[in-house]
Amino acid sequence: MGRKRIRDIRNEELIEATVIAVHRRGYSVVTMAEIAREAGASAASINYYFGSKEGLMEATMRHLLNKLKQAMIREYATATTPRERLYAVMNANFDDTLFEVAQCSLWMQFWASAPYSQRLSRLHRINRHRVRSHFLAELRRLLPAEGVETARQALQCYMDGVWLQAAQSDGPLDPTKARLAAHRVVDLVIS
Amino acid sequence: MGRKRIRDIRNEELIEATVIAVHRRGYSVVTMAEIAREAGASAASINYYFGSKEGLMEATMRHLLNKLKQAMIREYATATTPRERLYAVMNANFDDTLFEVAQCSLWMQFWASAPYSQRLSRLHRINRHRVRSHFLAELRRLLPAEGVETARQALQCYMDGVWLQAAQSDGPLDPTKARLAAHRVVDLVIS
Amino acid sequence: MGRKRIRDIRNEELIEATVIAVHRRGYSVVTMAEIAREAGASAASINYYFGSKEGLMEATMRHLLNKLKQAMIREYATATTPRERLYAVMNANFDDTLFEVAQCSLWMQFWASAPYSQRLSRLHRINRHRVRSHFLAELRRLLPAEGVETARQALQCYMDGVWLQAAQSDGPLDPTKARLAAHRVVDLVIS
Amino acid sequence: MGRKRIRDIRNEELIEATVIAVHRRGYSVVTMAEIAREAGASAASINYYFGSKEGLMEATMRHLLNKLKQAMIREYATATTPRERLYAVMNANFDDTLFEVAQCSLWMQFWASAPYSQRLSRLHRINRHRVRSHFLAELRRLLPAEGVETARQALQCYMDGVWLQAAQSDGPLDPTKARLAAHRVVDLVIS
DNA sequence: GATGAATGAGGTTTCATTCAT
DNA sequence: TATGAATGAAACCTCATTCAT
Repeated sequence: MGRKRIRDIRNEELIEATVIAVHRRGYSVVTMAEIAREAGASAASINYYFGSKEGLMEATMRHLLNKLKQAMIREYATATTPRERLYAVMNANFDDTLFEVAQCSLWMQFWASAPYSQRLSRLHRINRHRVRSHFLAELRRLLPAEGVETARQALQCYMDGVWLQAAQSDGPLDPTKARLAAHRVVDLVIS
Repeated sequence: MGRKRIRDIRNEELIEATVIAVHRRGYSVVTMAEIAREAGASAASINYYFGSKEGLMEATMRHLLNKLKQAMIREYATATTPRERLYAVMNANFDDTLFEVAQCSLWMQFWASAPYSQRLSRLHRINRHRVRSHFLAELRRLLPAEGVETARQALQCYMDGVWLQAAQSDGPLDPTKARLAAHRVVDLVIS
Repeated sequence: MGRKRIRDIRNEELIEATVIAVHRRGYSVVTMAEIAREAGASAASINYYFGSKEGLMEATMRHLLNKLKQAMIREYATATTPRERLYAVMNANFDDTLFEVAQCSLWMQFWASAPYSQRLSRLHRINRHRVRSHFLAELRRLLPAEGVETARQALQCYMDGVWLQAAQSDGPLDPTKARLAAHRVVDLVIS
Repeated sequence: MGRKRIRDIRNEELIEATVIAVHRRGYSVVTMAEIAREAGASAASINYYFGSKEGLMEATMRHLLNKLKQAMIREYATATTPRERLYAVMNANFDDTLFEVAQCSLWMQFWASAPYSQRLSRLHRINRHRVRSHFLAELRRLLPAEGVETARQALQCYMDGVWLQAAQSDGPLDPTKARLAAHRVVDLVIS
């Protein structure tokens, strides 16, 4: 267990350093050495833990996706009506632990890299599919069949677009405001 | 003028090759040599025409932004009501000449690179500002003041989100369908 | 002594793993980790036992040279005439315990590395000298003085050449056949 | 033609530098930078010409093998009897242009590397086969069928063994002496 | 005795860019 | 205008080795 612990701690440290460093310099520009420096480690040790730069990026995205999943579970726990559950999806995506410039930046880099990396592409597909399912499930209960797909696309694209904008932001973000705005968009979409 | 002409022709060829090559390989991965090969030229000649890789990317984005501007002018020419003009913005963004996987892909790479390049960042800001103004101008005539910003963000983020998704698409896109869907989102937003 | 015993056992295991791993991957390509894995140990423990990669290689060669020496002693025990003793040298070199692809392979790598490593170079010189002496001692009794050196070189080079070829072999070797062929070459050389 | 010329000149220069540098440091130890320095070029330019370190080694061996072929043709031109042609093979292998420490050294490294590189292995097989054919063709005219294979192996292994020894030599070699010694071995083998 | 963890050192390779032609 | 030739710079990654446990 002690052994497992060290690995996990180091993993987390390196991943956090990755988020910061990638945000600051851009994924394709940032070097292993920079990330390592950020984590107070050596470039070699990143390879020791993650095998390669791509492996590190994958692990980092997995980490963020996991955070999203946790937020989702948390939010769903108290949502009872379809509308509340739509709110819940938005709340999770714009959760305090996630909706932060550095992470949005990473997310965007992830989107841009996904089509060129099998490993990232897979993660991307899975996540996108999950969000889609959540939206569809609730919208079907609220709207006539022919309106569901338009609404879903409106919501999902909105969400992506917000992240995209957030990644370009100079100052810190306001997750509370983002959630409220998202609620209003939800209201708009389900009339 | 003959000289100017040749230069323009070459520029266009190189830019088209860039769109294709960047789409195929990713901006940060594609090499000058690959782009050159795609254009049937040499890497050295790209530098001759555009000064550097960044210069080429900038020129390419300028080219796409210009196409967008043209489409905008075209669409606005026949739009008379605010709603029609909102449709017009959407129509321009999802114009047949623009809404195509390779170009969406480039657009996404552009977004991802912008924060790390002054030259790209500037282009990005200008374009974003223009679209924002167009939306605001029309929405102000249609909605009460307190609803304008939410609506604008809903629309603009939707638009960005659609491009983002399109960039990940495997098959060819359907611009007509995209425009119709966008109209429906406009309708939704302005009630 | 118990301590000594464990150390010896471990040494032997690691050396055997070295022969296999070097044969499979090549001396300059094989890594400590690969050798360790082959032995079911860790790379760190090899350093514990042999100090360094070069130390391991040296120990391994010492081991093979020792096997050769043993075979020599064994063969000489029953050889009485000069011709028989020449046969004995050949028999020892192509002994069942030595003339095997993996070991020939190692031998060749040893030759190739020797000029660039003091420690290996020393081993190489000593062994070569010993074989040379054995040959000369017997040939002097069989041939006129002016023919001795030619004969010796013919025999010794033949022997080296056979090992070289054996190292390139795909299938298993036939030591019996190799010994017979060598006898015939001896016969040829001493008329 | 001018274009072709520059490439060829550079190729030759780089190959010569390779022979020297590999001899001095060993193939697996020598760096591209060292070879480049020896040639008065940059490491990058070696890759420009040969694609990779392995590509350079292959080209270098091809060059040596070609020299051998030329020597063979030259020697065969004046050889009329079977015995003379056997001499010719030996003369070619120990030709003044080939039998030199640095080249023998390279040859040995080549032998040692061949089993681990498809490209080198192929070259090795082809060369070995050619020499074998030459020997067999002549020996069949001189010896009873059952003695041919032994003789061929004696000669070919002798040749390889001489190169092997030469590679370990400290001082310069004496090709004339080597050829004479080889003739005597030929005489010995064909009685 | 044994090994995960960690790293310094260093090599190959890639690539944008320059320049002579 | 166009491009082979050439290279400096730098990144990723590998690996032998060390050390605390």
